[in-house]
Amino acid sequence: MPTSPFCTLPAVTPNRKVFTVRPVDGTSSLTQQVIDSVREAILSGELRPGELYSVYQLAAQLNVSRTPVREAMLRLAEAGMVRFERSRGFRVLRRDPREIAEVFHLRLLLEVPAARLAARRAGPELVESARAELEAMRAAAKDHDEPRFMRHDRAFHRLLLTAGANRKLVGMVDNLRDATITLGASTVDRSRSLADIAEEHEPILAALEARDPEAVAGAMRAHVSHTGELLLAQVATEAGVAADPADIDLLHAT
Amino acid sequence: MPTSPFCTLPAVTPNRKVFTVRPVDGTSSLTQQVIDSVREAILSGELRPGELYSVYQLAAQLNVSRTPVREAMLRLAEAGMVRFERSRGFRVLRRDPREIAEVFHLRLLLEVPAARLAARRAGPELVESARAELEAMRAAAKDHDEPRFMRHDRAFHRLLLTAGANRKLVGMVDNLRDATITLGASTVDRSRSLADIAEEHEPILAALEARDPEAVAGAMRAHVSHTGELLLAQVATEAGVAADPADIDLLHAT
DNA sequence: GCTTGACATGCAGCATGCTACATGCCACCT
DNA sequence: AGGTGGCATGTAGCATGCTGCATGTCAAGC
Repeated sequence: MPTSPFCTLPAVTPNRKVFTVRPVDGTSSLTQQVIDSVREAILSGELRPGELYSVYQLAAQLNVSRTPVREAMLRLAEAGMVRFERSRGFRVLRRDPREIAEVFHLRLLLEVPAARLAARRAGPELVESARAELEAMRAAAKDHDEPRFMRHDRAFHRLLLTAGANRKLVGMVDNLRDATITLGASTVDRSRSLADIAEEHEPILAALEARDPEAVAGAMRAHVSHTGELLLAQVATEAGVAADPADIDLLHAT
Repeated sequence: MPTSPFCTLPAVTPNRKVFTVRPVDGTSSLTQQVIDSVREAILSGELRPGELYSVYQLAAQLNVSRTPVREAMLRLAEAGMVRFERSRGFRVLRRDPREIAEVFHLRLLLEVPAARLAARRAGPELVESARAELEAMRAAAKDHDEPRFMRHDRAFHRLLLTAGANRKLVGMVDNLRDATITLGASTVDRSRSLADIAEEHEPILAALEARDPEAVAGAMRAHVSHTGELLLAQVATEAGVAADPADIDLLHAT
């Protein structure tokens, strides 16, 4: 028996009226929908860490067959959000501050050199695009439109990454950003406002315009590192403890 | 119609005598077996890049049902080895030198700082284990036992990574190493012998024993960078062209 | 000959039936 | 009462049937 007999998860488009196969008809595949739905459910607390769930149960709740649910959970398991336990079901894993520290450590290792590289190769059009994104961030901040802000924030970072000319790296950082979101961690309106975050990007852009790779790297390091610190402190506070010094170390390790 | 009506892939354990489900009985899951099998088939050239294949066809050849094959291909698609094309099948992607450059660029960005961190935190037991792995590599080199050599090579690097204290990083580098193998790229016996490779690790270990983090980082950089250069040159030669300077740049970018 | 449209072919994605297995529970024995 | 074995329950993993879609092909019309 499920924990709750009828907790309606974020709700995948109800199918099953007709045989319904629509791999591409506007919406994405069922598997992808289930992934998104479960992600949200974990964030919203509807699926609780430590609890056992089953593919059967989830499929019933989402009103889809077990196959897409199974595939979705396998992918989430690969991403480390969930762990299958033989013949018992799967368990939503508990996220800990260490994980945040690790994610930001990795982002430092990848984004800082990528930013430096980008600065070396930067043409005027890169600078221009980056400025456009920053302006868009400021506008979104003024409107308190967090989703739009996040889109442009990501776009800004992605521009620098792409200019660094390593496609695999771009994909990895994208995954790391996803992981952060999935960790349920946002500094917005707790540690700092959207406007604050936007302004943290100004030094990066300024250094980029000055064609100073070391300055760009330094500014990027400061920004990412700062975000990581805030997040770490915030999560630790929520857990009612001080942040582990070892985790903080990771954010300053070269 | 398949390319060849009866090309026997590396051969997943033939099931289907009885209903057979053995998720854990000694061997791994069918999905995992299919993944391994397809990887090998791509390496051996049995599955050719550019060619279209289908889940149906592969399932028949491997003598398993479509489900595990489908799951396997989805995971390989995620890893970028293969791409699904709507209603047509999936295509084995062509690997290019750029990809090798990107993988080694990433390994530099991750392994060098991790090695530095490891050196800072190194206790005597780390040094001891590392030396043991290096000795095992030398022994395997003497026996010309490449698989055993590779195991210890990987173990050596993994020791340093683990000491760097970022679990996510360890996993990422592991994936990058897998990617290298999957690229079909090995410098063994073409650019250098097993013994040569083993000796490249000596400076790293020496610096580790001297507790000199910068020297460890430098030695690691030299080793990974050197491997990348050889691989790049080798692949380029096979393709009959000189290596792209931009790719070489990536291996020296800070 | 060239264009165009119906049909055949083959595909991925989803639904669902089935088996072996792990675990918890309860009755039965000591 | 406490310990133990058998059984009910629920699970993941695999097999397989089914549908709608994309593309290639071939024939009919221009």
